[in-house]
Amino acid sequence: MGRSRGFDVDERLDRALAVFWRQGYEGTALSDLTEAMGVNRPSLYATYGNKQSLFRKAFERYLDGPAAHIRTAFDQPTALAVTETLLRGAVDVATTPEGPGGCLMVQGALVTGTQGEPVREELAALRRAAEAGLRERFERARAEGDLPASANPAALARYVWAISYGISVQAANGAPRHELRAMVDLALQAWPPASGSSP
Amino acid sequence: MGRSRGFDVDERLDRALAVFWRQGYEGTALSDLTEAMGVNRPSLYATYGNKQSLFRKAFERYLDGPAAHIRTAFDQPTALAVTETLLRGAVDVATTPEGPGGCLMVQGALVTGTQGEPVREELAALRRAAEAGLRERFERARAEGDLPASANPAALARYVWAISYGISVQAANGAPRHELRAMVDLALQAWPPASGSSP
DNA sequence: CCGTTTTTGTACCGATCGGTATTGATGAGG
DNA sequence: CCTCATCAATACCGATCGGTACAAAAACGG
Repeated sequence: MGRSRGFDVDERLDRALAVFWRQGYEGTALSDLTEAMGVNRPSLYATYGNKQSLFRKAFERYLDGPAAHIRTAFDQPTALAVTETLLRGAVDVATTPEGPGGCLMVQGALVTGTQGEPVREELAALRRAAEAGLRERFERARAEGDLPASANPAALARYVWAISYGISVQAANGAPRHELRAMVDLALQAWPPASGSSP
Repeated sequence: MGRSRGFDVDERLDRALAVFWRQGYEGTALSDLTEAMGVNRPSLYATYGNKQSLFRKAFERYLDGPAAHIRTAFDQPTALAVTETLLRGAVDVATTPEGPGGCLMVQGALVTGTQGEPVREELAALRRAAEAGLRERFERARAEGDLPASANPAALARYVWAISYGISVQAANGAPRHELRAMVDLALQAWPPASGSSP
């Protein structure tokens, strides 16, 4: 009972996501959010909690929407398919016309002052978890014979994520989609990079 | 004539660099700088100019010191040596014990609000210029027969920088030096990735 | 030793930061 | 139609932001 909300929670959350995506957590002011969302400050707090809480909700929505490839990649049948999904998905999300260029998991809070520190640490932990997940996936692939026994799953996972992060930074530089696609093709052509012996 | 300065300009600039490196441009407050540098605010302004100007000076010092490999890499005799210098140098600077993990060219201002926008654009332009420089270096290498005629210098340059950026992000995640070295070895083992035909 | 120039320290500037108290408008349930 | 819970809007909170005015202190040239 009582008065009903005058806006759609998820739709306005998408607008908040767009602002965080473009400006990062620390670079986004409350006034930026209220203006972009069309939601007054007290309504924003009542609906989404404080700035940190709002960011978390927007980030969840990011993982469920634009960056869904991150979660689905691990289910691909082969290590190559996993890698392809991850890298091609990274290019698509980092160069999507709706987005500002780049990936929120990287740009959201790569470095911060004291105020944004919890968010920075949260995102860093998420990236570490994603790297660990990929390493485990590659370990499984090696056990299944999908990757050669000489493969180094940990190094391979770091390698794939490094390229993914690099795509995000380059998209922030304004790199066009087709050039990043060509770069990914290049990286995939040498798959899997042998890793038994070191030079 | 007149009273002489009570501190060493370059030494205090190094301390400013450390703060910008750890917290980024926008995440760094004037009070953080004055505290870390041991220089009062008016002296800071008289010596280095405003916050933007101080960042620029600190960044110059970064390029001349910790990140000197970026400038020297291009002078290496072969494309492989250029790439090795770039990537191994990136690992070293991103995991240097004095630094906070990562590269200032990436972390300094990857995304910003309106206040940090000029610095963000400046760093982005610098990264674009560095990518263009590497592409030209690879074009020369191809002309000299150092790279196969089928090589794609532009994609190759993006690829190398992507890994370099990825190193920076992973160092910010806390990745240890030896693991990043193993990852670079992995990437270099497939050098040069063939790029004539696309799948 | 003195006068001048520069540096230093304190104290302050308006603007903006994230966050909230309060009041008036609104609409669902009875 | 009335009641009451909920939402919306203005206005405000202390703290901090980047940047500066001003006066005391210090060290150079003479």
